[in-house]
Amino acid sequence: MKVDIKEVAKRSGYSTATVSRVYSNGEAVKSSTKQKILKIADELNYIPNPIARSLSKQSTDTIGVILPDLFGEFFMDIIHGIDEEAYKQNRFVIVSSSHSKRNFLETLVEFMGSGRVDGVILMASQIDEMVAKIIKKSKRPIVFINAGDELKNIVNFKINNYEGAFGIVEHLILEHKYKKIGLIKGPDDNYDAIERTKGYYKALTIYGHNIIPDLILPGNFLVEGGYEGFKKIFRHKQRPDAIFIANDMMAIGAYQAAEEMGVNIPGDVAVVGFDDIYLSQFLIPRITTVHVPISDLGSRAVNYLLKIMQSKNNKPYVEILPTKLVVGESCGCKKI
Amino acid sequence: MKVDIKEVAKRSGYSTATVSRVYSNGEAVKSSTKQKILKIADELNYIPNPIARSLSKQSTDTIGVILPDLFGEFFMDIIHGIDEEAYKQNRFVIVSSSHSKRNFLETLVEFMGSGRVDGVILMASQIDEMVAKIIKKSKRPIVFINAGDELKNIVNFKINNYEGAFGIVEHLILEHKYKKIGLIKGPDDNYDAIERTKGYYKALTIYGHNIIPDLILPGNFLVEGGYEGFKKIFRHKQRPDAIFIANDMMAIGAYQAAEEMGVNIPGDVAVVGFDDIYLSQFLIPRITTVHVPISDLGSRAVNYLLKIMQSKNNKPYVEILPTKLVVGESCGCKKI
DNA sequence: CTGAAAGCGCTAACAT
DNA sequence: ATGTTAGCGCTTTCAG
Repeated sequence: MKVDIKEVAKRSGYSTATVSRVYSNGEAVKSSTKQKILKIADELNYIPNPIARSLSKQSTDTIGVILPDLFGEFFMDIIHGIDEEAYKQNRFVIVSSSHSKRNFLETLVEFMGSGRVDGVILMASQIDEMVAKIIKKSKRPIVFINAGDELKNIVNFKINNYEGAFGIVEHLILEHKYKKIGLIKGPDDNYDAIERTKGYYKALTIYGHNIIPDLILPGNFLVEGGYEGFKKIFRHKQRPDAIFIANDMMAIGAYQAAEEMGVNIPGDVAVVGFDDIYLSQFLIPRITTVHVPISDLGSRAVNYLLKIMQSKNNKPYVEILPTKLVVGESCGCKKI
Repeated sequence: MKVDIKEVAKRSGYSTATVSRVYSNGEAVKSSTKQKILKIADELNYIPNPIARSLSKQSTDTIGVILPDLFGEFFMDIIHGIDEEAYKQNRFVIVSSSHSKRNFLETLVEFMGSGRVDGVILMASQIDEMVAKIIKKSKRPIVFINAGDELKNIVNFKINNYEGAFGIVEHLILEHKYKKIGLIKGPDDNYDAIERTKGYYKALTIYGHNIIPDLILPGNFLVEGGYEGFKKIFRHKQRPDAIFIANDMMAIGAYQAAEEMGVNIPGDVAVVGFDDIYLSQFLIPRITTVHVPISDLGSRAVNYLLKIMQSKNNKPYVEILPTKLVVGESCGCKKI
């Protein structure tokens, strides 16, 4: 049996307007009538239809989230942060991972151009003009996560990869006096990776170290990349006394390679990573790495998005969340 | 500027009905008029409003997914499977993790009782009568993931934990002739855990092994649980020659404990796990475990849900996905 | 504090 | 093949 607002109105003897007011927030309804209506509604098992409400109010209480292909604990953390904050603020979350470029754009258009969501959170590996155009046309607010500098005048929440990388390399230099510090990089087209590389260069430069090209190897952020990078870096006459590996996933590969090669960490070579992923705590020796507040990234993005929606503020805004050095023993520090 | 179906109709010289038909699937529209309308629509940047469409069609092209507190790679995989299948079938996915019991029920009511989604996928640690009642009242189809046997006559997709556990313990018995096989269990109120324990008992029983209570320890599916369980199991005079650890997470803890205690795996004691989580491949020695098709669980659930929605079929259905033994060296098998 | 009625933007009979 | 029109279920002026 269909039970809509009319039914409740009829049975309670009030108008639909009054029933509606009962379910809207601070509307003026006499407390006694409110009770009556609520009672009837409960008996009838009435729940306001959110779609009808959305159509009428022109807002859906829903935010759209677009992520790169959903995988790994990074995305888990992001979703976790987003979901948590959205729940606190009584919003629903539609997630979509971009399985392909085409799908990505379609989804973006759908979210930005239609009434399905009130706002969107977008994390994409690369933002091109196509995206820029879509966004320009749209009336929905959007906040980016970890976007690079391609787009100007956007709202963007990101991680301070640069500082994090600088800090951990600085640690190797200042605390341990390592002279020959190698680097296994991330993908060349990855914004995070690029920033981390910059931080590495900066630290070496500032402290007067030479850049030794033989000690700088390409990588891919995957376990295998770290494995191969680690093996390769020892093939040169120049041997590193420490290696900054651009993420923990690759560091795991490096640990494996070290084990196979009989290389002791940190005895023969110090190793540090980046990300402080969950697995990292199980590496022996405990890896020195950079903690990245991923979950925060999600929750703050949601929080800010909702703020924009309320205030209709449209100003560009960038927030760069700080990272934190996590000291283990892989860098040569002693266990305490 | 607001651009709705009326606007497109007016500018193209056709009625809203015809414009609507252009956007509905196989409706009869002359190809030439379709082109004209599409052209105008494109110029105007028109996108049909999905909310209005939903209200009119009484369906949203969206499915709701409720998961236990979002965490760990298990949930990542589930979401991945769900998202992928939903995308293929042109559906949107609203996710909600149940941060609390109250939130869980609220969300369930919202999804089941209102028009926000067309169907729901539910995974919950425990299904009580409250849940049963909500579901009974609702008209939306629902499919469960990994539900226990509390509810009868539901659609349920689950993992064959029982067989998986039986198989891996059988492997220890048949291939390795271990006599004293210990168990570190999962939480007592966890359905998966219970099934795995059953499989363990069954294997011992069938092959005429004695159940040795000292070798059966409680656990919690967390790293720490495995760590402590492993240490504890060696405190008894009865020493196991093999241990079945009810999930890989705990196995990681056990590896750590073994390292600290100077216990060699599998030399001093064989160890096997369950789940085949991503991390497992990095354990040395490679752990023997049971692969669980989690992502499939998600995609099949979605697929079946959509099937139900189309056919309006309402029959109970249970699908139990098989697991697969993954042989490493931790059980005593040789590397090949 | 409550009611009447005009939408919100689209779909789906029913006509033509 | 296309147009007319009555909803879909709720919100929100505008009156009273």
